[in-house]
Amino acid sequence: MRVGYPCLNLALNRGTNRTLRLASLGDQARIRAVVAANIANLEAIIRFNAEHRVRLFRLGSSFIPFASHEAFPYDWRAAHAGALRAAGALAANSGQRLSIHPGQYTVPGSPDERIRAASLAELRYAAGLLDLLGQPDAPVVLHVGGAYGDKPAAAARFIASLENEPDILRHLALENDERTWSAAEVADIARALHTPMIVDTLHHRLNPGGIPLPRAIERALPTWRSHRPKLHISSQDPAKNPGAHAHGIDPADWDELLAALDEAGAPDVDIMVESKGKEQSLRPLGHPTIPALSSPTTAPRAGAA
DNA sequence: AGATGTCAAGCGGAT
DNA sequence: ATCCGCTTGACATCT
Repeated sequence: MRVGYPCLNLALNRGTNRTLRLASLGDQARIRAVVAANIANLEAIIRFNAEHRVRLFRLGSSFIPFASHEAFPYDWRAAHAGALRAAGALAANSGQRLSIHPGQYTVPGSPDERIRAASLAELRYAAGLLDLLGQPDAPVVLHVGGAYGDKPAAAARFIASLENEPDILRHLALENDERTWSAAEVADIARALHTPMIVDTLHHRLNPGGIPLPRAIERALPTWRSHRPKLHISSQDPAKNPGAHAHGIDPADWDELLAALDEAGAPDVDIMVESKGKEQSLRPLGHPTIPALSSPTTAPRAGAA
């Protein structure tokens, strides 16, 4: 069992989501400085993860801010290839598997051609970033997105948009969501695209599509073929709306997932732990050496490093 | 230095 | 008809 966390490390007070405003895109030096900070923070986080035997980490979706935007002013692949290869080598040396999760605006199944084109551009950026990092096993995690009142038509558009995009498909992994596309529905789309799917336990609880968690996992596992399967776990914040992530992982939720994996015949997989507490949530999940925050209430803002 | 309003984008559901 | 929440906080401006 390998675990990891997304986007930022609270103990280090470093993140990978530094960005800037669209209005600032004209300042190339500033963009390069933001990207350099994200790469430097990633390297620090990879070193932390290596020290504490953490094997998964998700990059922030704005790792290279506006990389897929038509106004982006330079060739980011050429400009950052060297630094990205170095950071990727660091991850590879400690066996870390990276990933990235484009946002909710990425909708390849949209009926609007412009939205489809922007979505493909965003996915090419995400996949290309992982390629430059030298991470052939790294997923670009994506929800199916809108259904527009006609799920079969939306699914067909989604598949048609992506089926001839090998550079994207080498990294793409589809995830069930909390209200529209259930795990079983996502598994059907994933099979059509020969791409893997990620079961998210909290989304599945809110949108189970009529099947229990072990059955959902059984449907997802074969989609990974030669790749190591990956799942998401998170716990509900009891004080917030359904779907909001809690600070940590409820032990009952963890036990439920382990039991479901055992029942589905896949005891050893990769689990991305999505919580407000980031790496702190891994301490009770087999990573006791992760240092606690000295004072959460007085800690400086993440990303300030 | 700290607080606050805003930030590229799409969708579904709530008010 | 309008707002909210999400990938997820971080930027930018004002005090």
